[in-house]
Amino acid sequence: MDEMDWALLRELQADARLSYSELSRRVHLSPPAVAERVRRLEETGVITGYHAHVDPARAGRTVIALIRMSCYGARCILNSPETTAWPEIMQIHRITGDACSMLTVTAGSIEEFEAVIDRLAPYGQPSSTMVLSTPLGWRPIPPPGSGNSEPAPSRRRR
Amino acid sequence: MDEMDWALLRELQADARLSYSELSRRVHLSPPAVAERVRRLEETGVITGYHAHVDPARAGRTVIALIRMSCYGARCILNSPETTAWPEIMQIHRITGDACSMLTVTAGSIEEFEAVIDRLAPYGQPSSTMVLSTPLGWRPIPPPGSGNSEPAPSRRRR
DNA sequence: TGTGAAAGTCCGCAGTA
DNA sequence: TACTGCGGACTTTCACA
Repeated sequence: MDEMDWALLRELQADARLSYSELSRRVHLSPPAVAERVRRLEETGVITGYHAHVDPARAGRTVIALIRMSCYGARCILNSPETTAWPEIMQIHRITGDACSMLTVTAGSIEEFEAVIDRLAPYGQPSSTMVLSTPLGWRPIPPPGSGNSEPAPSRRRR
Repeated sequence: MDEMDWALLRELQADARLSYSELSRRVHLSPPAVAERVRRLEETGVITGYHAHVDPARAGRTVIALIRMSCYGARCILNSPETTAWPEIMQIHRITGDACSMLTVTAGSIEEFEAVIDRLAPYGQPSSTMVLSTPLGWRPIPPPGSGNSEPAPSRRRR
């Protein structure tokens, strides 16, 4: 993972459809060299995939919610692989705290959303929060060291 | 948004780097027709972008957290556009409930994460939950009607 | 909206520094 | 690991239905 790899990651995170030739121009490397490096980033699992992002609202998914699941012991949603196939469940995070997981769910209507809740209920207690808007939906991962190293204003603790 | 558009969305969500020729083979349409439809999906905002997905851990972001922000009145993080440029903040959702927003944050270390918390504190009270793992990190949006219409087991309410 | 043909570009595979 | 060169495939544009 040298600087060249990070340059390729930066470009491909911003636009996954860039051709190898265009990439080669942007990072100042020959096309075959670019292709080889990208192939290795894929094989080593740094790049997990290339995805077109779709606006949920324009795709008919107007209802978006975050759901904390407090599961009933072993009957945890994390032990129930079938739930990862439900099309309404967009993300599942296993988390610390009194809940065991946090889901991101989208639905086409409140009725459909209600049905998802009902389908989730056997696994545990779902606690829903509606998403009103998403000011920031996605962000590329920058190379380390480009971190926001400004001094924190005052380190207030409470 | 006919069936053909959904077929293209399905393919491009699964692999954003497919060529127009390959797409044309999969949906049984000529390459120029595919290009034209994809261009319109982009222009109408259905497709918001094409992004390479990067494994945060392999990119040095080993710490992932969800942070609920309870902001101090007008000094809300939602009114502070500068925060959307912080590289550690991956997502910002405005939500219902007693908190005003939910952030997804990644950091390279606990120290860096602590610094993010400190930097967030002036905007409001941050409440952090660590992400232990992400069994489902992303899912394509399928066409409507492909919904999981199995009967909810019992509609249990509580 | 869709197709078909032409020009320019790009990709993948060699061989080599 | 990276560069050059070549054959074949691809993208793009245009005229036209």
